[in-house]
Amino acid sequence: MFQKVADAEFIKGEHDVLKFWTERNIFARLQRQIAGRKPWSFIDGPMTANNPMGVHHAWGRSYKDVFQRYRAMSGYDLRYQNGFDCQGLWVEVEVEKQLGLGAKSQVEAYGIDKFAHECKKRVLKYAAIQTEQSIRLGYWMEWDDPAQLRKLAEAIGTDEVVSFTPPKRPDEVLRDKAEAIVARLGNPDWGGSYFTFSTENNETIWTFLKKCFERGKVYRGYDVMPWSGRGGSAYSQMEVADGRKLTVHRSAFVRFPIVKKVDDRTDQSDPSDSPQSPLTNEYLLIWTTTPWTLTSNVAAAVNPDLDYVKLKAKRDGAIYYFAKDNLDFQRLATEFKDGFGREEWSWPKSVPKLKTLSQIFKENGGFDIEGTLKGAEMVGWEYAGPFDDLAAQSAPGGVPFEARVADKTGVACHRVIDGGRDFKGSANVVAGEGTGIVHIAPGCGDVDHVLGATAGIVGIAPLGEDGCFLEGFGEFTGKSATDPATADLVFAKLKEKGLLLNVEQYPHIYPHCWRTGDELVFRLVDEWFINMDWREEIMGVTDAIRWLPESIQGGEREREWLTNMRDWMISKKRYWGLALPIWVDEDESVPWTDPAKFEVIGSLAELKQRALDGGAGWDEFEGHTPHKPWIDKVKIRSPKTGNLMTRVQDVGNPWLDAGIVPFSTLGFNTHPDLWQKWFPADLVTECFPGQFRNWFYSLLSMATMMGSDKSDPEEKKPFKTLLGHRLVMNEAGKPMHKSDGTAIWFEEAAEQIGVDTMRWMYLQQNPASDLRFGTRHPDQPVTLQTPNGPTDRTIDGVPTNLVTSTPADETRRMVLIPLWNSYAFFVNYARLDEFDPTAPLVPVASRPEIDRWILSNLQALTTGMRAALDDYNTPEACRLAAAFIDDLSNWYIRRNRRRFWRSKDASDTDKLAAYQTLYEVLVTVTKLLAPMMPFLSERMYQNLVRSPETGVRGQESEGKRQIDAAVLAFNPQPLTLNLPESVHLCDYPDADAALLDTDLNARMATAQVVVALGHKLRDMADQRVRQPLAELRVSSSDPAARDAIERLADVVREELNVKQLTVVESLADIVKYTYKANLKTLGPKYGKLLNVLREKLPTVDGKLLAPLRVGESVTITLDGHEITLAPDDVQVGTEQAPGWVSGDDRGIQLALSTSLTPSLLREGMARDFIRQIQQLRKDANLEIENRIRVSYSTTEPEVLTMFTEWCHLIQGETLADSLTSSNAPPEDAKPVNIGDCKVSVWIEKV
RNA sequence: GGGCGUAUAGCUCAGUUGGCUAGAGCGCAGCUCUGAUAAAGCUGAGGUCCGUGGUUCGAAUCCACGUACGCCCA
Repeated sequence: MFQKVADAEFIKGEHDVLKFWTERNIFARLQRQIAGRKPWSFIDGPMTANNPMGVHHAWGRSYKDVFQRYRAMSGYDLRYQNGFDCQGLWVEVEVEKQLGLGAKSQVEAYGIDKFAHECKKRVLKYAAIQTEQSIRLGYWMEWDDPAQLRKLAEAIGTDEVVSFTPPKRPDEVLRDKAEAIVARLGNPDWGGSYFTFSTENNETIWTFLKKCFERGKVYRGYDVMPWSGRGGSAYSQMEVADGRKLTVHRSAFVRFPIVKKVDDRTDQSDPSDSPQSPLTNEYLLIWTTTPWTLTSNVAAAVNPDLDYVKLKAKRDGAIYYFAKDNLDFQRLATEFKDGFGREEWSWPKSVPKLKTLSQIFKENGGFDIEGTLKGAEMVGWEYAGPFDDLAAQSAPGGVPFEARVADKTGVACHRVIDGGRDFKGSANVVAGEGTGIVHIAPGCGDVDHVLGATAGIVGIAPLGEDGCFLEGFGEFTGKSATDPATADLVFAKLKEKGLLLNVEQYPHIYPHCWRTGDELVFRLVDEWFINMDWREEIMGVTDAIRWLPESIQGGEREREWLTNMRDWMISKKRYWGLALPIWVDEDESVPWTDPAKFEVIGSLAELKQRALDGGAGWDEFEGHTPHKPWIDKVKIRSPKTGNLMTRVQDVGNPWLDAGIVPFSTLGFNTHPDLWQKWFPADLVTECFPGQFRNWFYSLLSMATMMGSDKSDPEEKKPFKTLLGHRLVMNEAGKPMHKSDGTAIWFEEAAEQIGVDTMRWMYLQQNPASDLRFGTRHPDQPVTLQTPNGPTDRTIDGVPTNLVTSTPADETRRMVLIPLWNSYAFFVNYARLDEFDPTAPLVPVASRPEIDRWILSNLQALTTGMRAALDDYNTPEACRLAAAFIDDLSNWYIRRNRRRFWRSKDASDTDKLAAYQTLYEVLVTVTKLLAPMMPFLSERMYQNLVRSPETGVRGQESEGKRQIDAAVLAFNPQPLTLNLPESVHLCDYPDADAALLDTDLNARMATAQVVVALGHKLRDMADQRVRQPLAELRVSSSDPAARDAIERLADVVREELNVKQLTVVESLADIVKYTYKANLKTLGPKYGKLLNVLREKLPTVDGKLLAPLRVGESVTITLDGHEITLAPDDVQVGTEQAPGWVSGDDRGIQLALSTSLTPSLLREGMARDFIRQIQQLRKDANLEIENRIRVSYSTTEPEVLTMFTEWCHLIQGETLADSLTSSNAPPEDAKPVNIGDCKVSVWIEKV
């Protein structure tokens, strides 16, 4: 027996289903059910286990779940492994905050071992939280028990022996120290989520790095990186982007005295100037926003193609050289007006508008232009640096010493160089903001560094790890680069030397440390790199992958990145992360050019062997994970020098951790058979912004290197298809921020919007565009009703707030509610009629056309859903499903309601057919929707399929909550029909070709067109639908359309409430036809004649064209041209005629009679009356099966006539035992309009 | 500065190989329907298809230039 269905209560229903899945262990049963089938391999991109989930995480996870559920229902085996990203600076930062450690040095004081333990604990804590949140999303993965993860977190760093039951071995209890267990989480024998801090993951990266080393790609190099003095760390570009702020710096125009004008290209002296004696009073004009870098100036760069002016200042007769365009250039003119691109970045009020250079010179006594020259002519000129008195400027080989320039000093390098071009061919030096002459400090800037290396000049790197000047910089030594006092000192010195032209306030967007808020500096650092000169190999692999959605051209984006990227910097001077397996011979007599200077170790086994075989420290390491500080104890001995080699202090880039996952988690080193089975992944799906140069990049390059022994990119590729999606925004399309309280936490959305609804929102969204999800109201706290009871705080203690979402409301209204109502309609009538789903089926062929139609549509839906999901096109799947639900609810059920209302009659096969049809449709739809809407489909399935079978009896009189719970609380009775216990254990439906009838679908579509047009005509004629009309005439030149309407005449008649429907050859007697040229078909045939045709065709005598309406061709003469028109070549329309309204749509012409007889009017009144009674029944909250007595009071004779004529129908329709006239209406009698007459009515329940 | 992309109704977006009456949903107004429906249906108002030029019988669509915005790179 079906359980009565009442209000949907979607969110509470989800809680019930979660409980049901857990209690009945449905997911584990699914795993058993699919084990051993052909694999469908999915690899999860690890999520940083560092914070609770927000709604933005749920988008990708919805895809992941949908495709996995779909494949499981479609006969595949799956791994269901979630991943957590566990290492790297993000975790360190949060742990630092947690421990109140402000700087790098404090971490060391705290103890790196304790710090590493805290990082592990934090990761486990948030892994547990994210696991719980994912479960709430209905995301089916082989989850670790969150309680066990928390227990492990607690025991990290202690010697306590912990018991642990892995997901794949529910009957075993392992006992070990927490660290030992944690190091092995997610291994193929245990199952559960993978953690990138696992020993297997780290060790597989060693495998990768060893391969790189063997191919000679690993090297140590210098680079200038954004650096945080307090953080003691270099920052990647991504991190820098996070911390950009509008900052006002003092920028300076500074002049460098020219010493010698030599043409570098010919190395010949310029004959116009004396080469021997130093020039006096001629200067290069440069400009900088970072005065401290002037201490380390080495060269000045120009653009050889640019025009430069020679300007003479009147005040002192000094000659200045700078780019001609800069003389009158309005610097930051747009920014002054419009700000710097963000609301909070408007021009600072305290900063005056910038002056042009000509203004500056005018204010200083005026100037004359003495000539212009090309930048090329200046290349090679020598000048005196602004701080040549500093010791560092005279250090041979630069600071730090570099052998390649051992014979040079900073001072000796001061000359004008060609600024060159970047890899795209754009000039590095351009006119505009500065002076067209760029001060180059190779130790202080990125471009400078590259340029310095190419130009063969020394570098001077002035700053230590703390961001302060090193020894050798005179008064500057010990001062912080970012301290304004340092800039003061620079300006004072320059003034002293007469080199300072002008200082101004200059606002710009400058990188800041996103942790401490301090300004970053550019600092020369030594780091480890992978030489990426094998990028072509990676591009080959890239091309072997399908990138979705196509519109974002992911493959090309990836290619572009691969083309432009620099060598991969894999090191970071921090504590918590992959231990780079690089051991270095620290003996300074071994030069870095010696290949034996360092070694990369490929595995722990290799390390152990090397350590025991002449090395040291293995004992101290053993029993720990290969992390700092423990791994650093291990030393190996250099086979060449016999020295002990020490591991580099650095940890690894976290993208190594994530990129190795297709190897580490699939057991490349440990379970080759598994790896063979599951590699490559069929699908990878992630939020794409940023990932082309992060995860996708690391996946592709690591897989390419791991597959070095193979030549075919197909064999190397780590995944076959990538599905990317964009970002979640608020409803206004703006980013949501944690800091201002607009970021929506996962549980806030889940418990206010509902997970089925959220999933649908994600799935129907075009993945190429941002999703406008909804809005969090930071000022409106709410209490959430979670599965674990009410709460007003998130897991991190943040108050939970109101979330509103128009798209969610729309989704619910358009999809979930109509589906639920269709289901409720069926169930509630099926209960009354005691419909038995196991009864013998009425053959489909003998069911009415509309039944065959919905079943045929169902097959089309099935085929379409499968195709869409196979193609990873969820928006298409959602569109199809929503369209079907609309057809089901607003056409099939609406059209067929009366078939369900008829009184019980065992021999009523038409009614049985209706039930069986609707039942079949609903059950199939629950399966089709199960992957996308797992909760609602489960509830429907349980009631539709499981309750008749198990015979659960609901308590109708009790609240709906108990009823739902009764459905979902499993019944221990044996399953008589052997139907799967959960919709998610079912097979995904296959279309039954025998039931698909595309002609029928087309016919019904035609009928729907006629009905829509008919409704429009009624509206035009001002005739309500309840008023029956005498006749509808339909005509079309298309025989298929005529046939469709004839066969579905009953549907159309009923829907439009007309007595008679006639399909006629012609409406000529009641309407006037109009004919218009169909440009699409006529254009190619007649070309320029088309305009004549277009204008004249409507004026041609209708009789000549009439045959077109019945599908015959016509030849006419227009402007002397003979023209043959096929039926397709004209569009036939209609115009009004008296007594009829007419219209046309898609080649079908309709005429609706509008003349009313008294008899028709009375029937309309009867329909009005029925409607009013039904409304009274509803207002009185009567059950649909309750019987009533109806009384009325009226003086209108026409109404009385109507009652005698129609009382039988009225009583039947309203379940009225009596229909009585009375002259004493009670007070609550309802005055209503019946046609044009007034009547009072009242009802009472029998 | 360079590359890529986008620009269509108040809002969010469709718009196929070019076809003239440019659509949908939401919102707004009116009407209708309702014995599952929190709905739904119909109608209406609302468009310089970013601008300019070109190709074509015909351009939202193709081409060129420009403008604005977004993303990536620098």
